[in-house]
Amino acid sequence: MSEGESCGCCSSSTITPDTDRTCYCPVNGIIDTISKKHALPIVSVLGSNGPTRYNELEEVLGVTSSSLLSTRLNELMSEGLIERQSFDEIPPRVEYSLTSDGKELEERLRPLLEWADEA
Amino acid sequence: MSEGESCGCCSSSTITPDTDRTCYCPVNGIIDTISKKHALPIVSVLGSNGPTRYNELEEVLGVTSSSLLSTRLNELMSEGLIERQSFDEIPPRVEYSLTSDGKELEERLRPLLEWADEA
DNA sequence: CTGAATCCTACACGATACTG
DNA sequence: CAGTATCGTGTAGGATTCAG
Repeated sequence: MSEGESCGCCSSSTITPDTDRTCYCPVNGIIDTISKKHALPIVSVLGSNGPTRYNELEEVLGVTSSSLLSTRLNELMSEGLIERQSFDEIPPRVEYSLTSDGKELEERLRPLLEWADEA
Repeated sequence: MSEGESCGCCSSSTITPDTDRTCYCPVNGIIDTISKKHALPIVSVLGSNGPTRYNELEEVLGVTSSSLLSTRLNELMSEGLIERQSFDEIPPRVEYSLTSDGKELEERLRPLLEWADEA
């Protein structure tokens, strides 16, 4: 789903043109991001557990394919939602954590998680 | 993504087994649902506009393929998030609206939408 | 341990055409 | 108006292998 295009919800003049409805276009970007596999759990885990290592994420999330986690982490980083810190140790250690944007997202996601848990 | 399977996040005993973390499995179902194209906008529009006809949804959402909207509506109905009411008129009229579950979802989605709008 | 590269498969989506 | 049926395509995801 490309994000730059006109979405029809803000350009539509046919339906209730005088009521100012919200435009849902910006949401699609976020949804696109967090709807990818493991993305939401990553954000949630980092939010509740703090900085977490690659390997820990693999286990906690039950990641099947390692490459998928790698891809997802890179995507979330370029979205500016998480950040990566690597330590010069042997064996190597890398920790991922939420950026302030990521935290903001995690907070606004929480009502959803709680509701999903009940239901 | 199937929903019944063990997800690794609740069965994992390797990582911090004594801290009671939230299980994110239930969320995947919701996310799966609303991440499909037009699903979130449908819920939002029905939430803010009330009962809406098929044709209106097509226009407001800028639906390209009619069959896609049809599919999505059916999915949301079997999820119990929206409901369909058809009127015996000529021409035929059908209105979709949120169920109480759908309204609950829409409310918990709102913080996300607002944040997405700002960013 | 922390990844990246490759290949393959399944499925969501788009386009088109057709029906009550 | 309110859909369904069918088919082609792009891409996310899974499995596997290899590397710093």
